[in-house]
Amino acid sequence: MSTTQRQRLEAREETLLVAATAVFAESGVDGARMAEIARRADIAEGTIYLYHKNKQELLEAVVDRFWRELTRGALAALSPQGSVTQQLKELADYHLHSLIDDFKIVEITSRARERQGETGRQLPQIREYVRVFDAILERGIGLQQFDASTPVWQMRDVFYGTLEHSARTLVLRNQTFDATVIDNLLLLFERFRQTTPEVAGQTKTETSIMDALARIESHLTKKSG
Amino acid sequence: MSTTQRQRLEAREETLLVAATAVFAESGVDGARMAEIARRADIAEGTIYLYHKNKQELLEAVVDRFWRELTRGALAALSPQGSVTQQLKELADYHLHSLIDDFKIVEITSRARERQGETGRQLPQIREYVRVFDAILERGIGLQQFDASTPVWQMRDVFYGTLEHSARTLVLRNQTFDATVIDNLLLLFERFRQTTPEVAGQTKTETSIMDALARIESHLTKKSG
Amino acid sequence: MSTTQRQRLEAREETLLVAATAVFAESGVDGARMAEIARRADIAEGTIYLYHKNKQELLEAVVDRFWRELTRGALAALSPQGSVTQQLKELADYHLHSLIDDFKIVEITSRARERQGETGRQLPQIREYVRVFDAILERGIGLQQFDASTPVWQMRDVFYGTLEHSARTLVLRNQTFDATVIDNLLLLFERFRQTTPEVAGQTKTETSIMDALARIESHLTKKSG
Amino acid sequence: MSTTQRQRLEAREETLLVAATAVFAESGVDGARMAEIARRADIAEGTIYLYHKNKQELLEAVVDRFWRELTRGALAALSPQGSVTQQLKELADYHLHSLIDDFKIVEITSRARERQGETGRQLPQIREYVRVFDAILERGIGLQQFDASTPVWQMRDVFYGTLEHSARTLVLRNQTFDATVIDNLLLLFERFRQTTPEVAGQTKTETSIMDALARIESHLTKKSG
DNA sequence: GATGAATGAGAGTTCATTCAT
DNA sequence: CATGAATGAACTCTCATTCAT
Repeated sequence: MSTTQRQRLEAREETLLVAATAVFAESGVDGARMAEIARRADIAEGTIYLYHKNKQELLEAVVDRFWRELTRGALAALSPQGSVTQQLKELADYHLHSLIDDFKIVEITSRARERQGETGRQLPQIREYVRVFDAILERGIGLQQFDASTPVWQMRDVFYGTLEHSARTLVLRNQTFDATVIDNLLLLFERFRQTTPEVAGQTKTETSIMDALARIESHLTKKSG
Repeated sequence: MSTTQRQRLEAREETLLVAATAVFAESGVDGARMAEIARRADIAEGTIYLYHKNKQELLEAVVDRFWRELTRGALAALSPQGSVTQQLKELADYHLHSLIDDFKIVEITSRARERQGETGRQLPQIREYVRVFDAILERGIGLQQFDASTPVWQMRDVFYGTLEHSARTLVLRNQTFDATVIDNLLLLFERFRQTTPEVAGQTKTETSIMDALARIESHLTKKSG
Repeated sequence: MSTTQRQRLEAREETLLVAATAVFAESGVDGARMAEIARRADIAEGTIYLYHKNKQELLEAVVDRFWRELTRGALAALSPQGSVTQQLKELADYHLHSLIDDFKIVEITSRARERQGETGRQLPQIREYVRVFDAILERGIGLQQFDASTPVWQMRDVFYGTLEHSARTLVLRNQTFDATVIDNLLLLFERFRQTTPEVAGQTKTETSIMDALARIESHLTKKSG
Repeated sequence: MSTTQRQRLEAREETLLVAATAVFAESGVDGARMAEIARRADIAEGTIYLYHKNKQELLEAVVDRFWRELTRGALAALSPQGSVTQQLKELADYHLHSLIDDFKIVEITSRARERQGETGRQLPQIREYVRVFDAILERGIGLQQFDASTPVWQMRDVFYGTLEHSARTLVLRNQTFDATVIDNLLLLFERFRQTTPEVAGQTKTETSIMDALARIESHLTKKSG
């Protein structure tokens, strides 16, 4: 019984956050109406305040949930046994897709920090998400595939910055996912690789970039092994 | 007489836009109060409406002016006789500095597009600004320093995306301009370079990374020669 | 419980309409302040908007209610068994009294039509009210007491036009109900009568002009008989 | 020179009143914008205040001018030598036409009385206009064509009331002048006539209903003779 | 006299939040 | 726990009027 009760509450909380996410995404923070959120969640306006103190904290909960889900999704998208390069590509794919789908929430994220006294650090949930990239990269550095001299945060800026800007451009033009953005980005990341030479005489009709990278990795593996 | 009158009006318009820019930057679009803008511009509330139809159009004027000034500033920041690499660095420096100073206005820019019927293209003023980068790069391609196979827009996404994301990170951490971001970005852009060396006789006033790049170039020159 | 709740809402709505009617009557449409209406209805300003979308629709509700009540009152004022002449007099009495009491609302009525797309027909509530007169007159025509050759709408114009103009004159002079206006109007309406006498057996409670008319009628009866 | 100056001022004043009349008629008192009036009169906003203290007094001047012009027009419309009946018809024609053309100004007239301390008498200009009707009627009474027992003001109420109500109905239905309204009204006025015939030798240019009335008169003449 | 830029009080309306039921 | 009617502070925008030029 009490389990049922608790489950019902949690389901409601979830429904509320989903509704709020949609409304915030459609109308922006200030454009979002508590009444509209309540209507979509099929609850009374006053009920929202039983779950969240006010609009600001509802926004924070929405943003928090968004990035948690994003992290969960990113981890699920990675091949556990995949190479560093493959995982980077998977993450890039996932990230670009997510940005295109939920661009408004990403933009709104900064509004969730607006608390008195907060001297302005990033939200912990975002830090968590960003760590997915860092983990992959650090694995690459550990495997001596990436040069340890370039700070991780700079690579991060290139990785996320490029994807975010590409997504903004695509969304603005009402376009969808564009694989060449990913290919281009990954080719660029080769720049950060160690000076270990690339294999010579590779086929020039490379499809996706993955094949080429995979071959390079297998080559490196043999070499280092 | 009429000159004095016209000048006074233009000065007022300028004062108004400066005040509005500041308030929008501090409080965001919805947080900005027309009363506060009027107070800062030292005019009556109603006077704003003599210059701009409503809040939305005031915002559009602010954003328009911001990007126009940004373009003007960018062009002024470039050494007319500088090499492609040097101009890229100058633009990157200028852009990162500007973003750090006026991050809020950049974020707010998207709000200026919210007009009925606009199916979502970028603001023309931004396009103008972006063309500064394109012009430099196309000059590079024309000089066969940059590979023409990579679409310009993809390079653009890396350039602006990385700088924007870096700026956001820096601003969030209450940090200021960080030259290593620029260095890193330019090193990356070497990836797009052809092996053909840049033409000789370029200005020698390049610093830090510029020196490194110059050395690389000279090295390549010897090699190819 | 829910009955109590619903009743309270309806009572509030009624209180609001009464207050709005008074303020509109005193100050005119544009002179009426929503704040004043709220104050009189003893509710918050915002509460008005729970019941009516905006000032215009509040005005429409006020006007609608006014004419509905007027029609209800007119029907109640008529003797069900009364002769055509008597009912005409009763209606004229009622109408003149009502006009004197609520002249401002009648004047304001035209403002309630101001809707986009409405190419300008009369409000349906007024049509309903006017039908009270038409019904009496058509009964008279059916009984062959009134000449069918004169269009009903022309008689209506004389009836309502005279009463309205008289009311305006009286109100302007700060005077009250004047029975001679009615007597005069009814004498005039004899002009539209056929020489055929009204059916016998009508109520004998007719006063003043009614007596005169009755005598005329009886006289005509003898003549025609 | 000073004559030219004075004439220019008077022409301006006239232009201003014409513009103001149009705007008041189109938009109502509160809907009329001083800026729009100035624009139509092709003068600056501030200039209005050189001629009229404020909006209210401008309205009063507009209404005053309207009724003066109406009286002037009415007198011009009457055949100096016409019979009482003919003049009544001419006045009715003129009045109905004027009402249809300038209904809004008539409605607005009441707003010109709104002065503090005015206990509510009619505007003197309207009284003047109404006297045109009274003069005709009193001439009829003097000629013993109309019964002196019915107060003039009651006949006035029927005359103006019917025409005003008819005009309102016509205007509301986007219809134009309807001669049957006049015919009907004049037939009705026969009710007020004495059996004493009108004096002979009147102009024979009467048409439609006039012919009918003339025939009735001649008939009565024979009878009484 | 004529101008029109500037004023600023005041209006209608919105909506996050509360609390009696 | 849930409701949703009620609140009222706060907003943007209007426009009659003024006054320096």
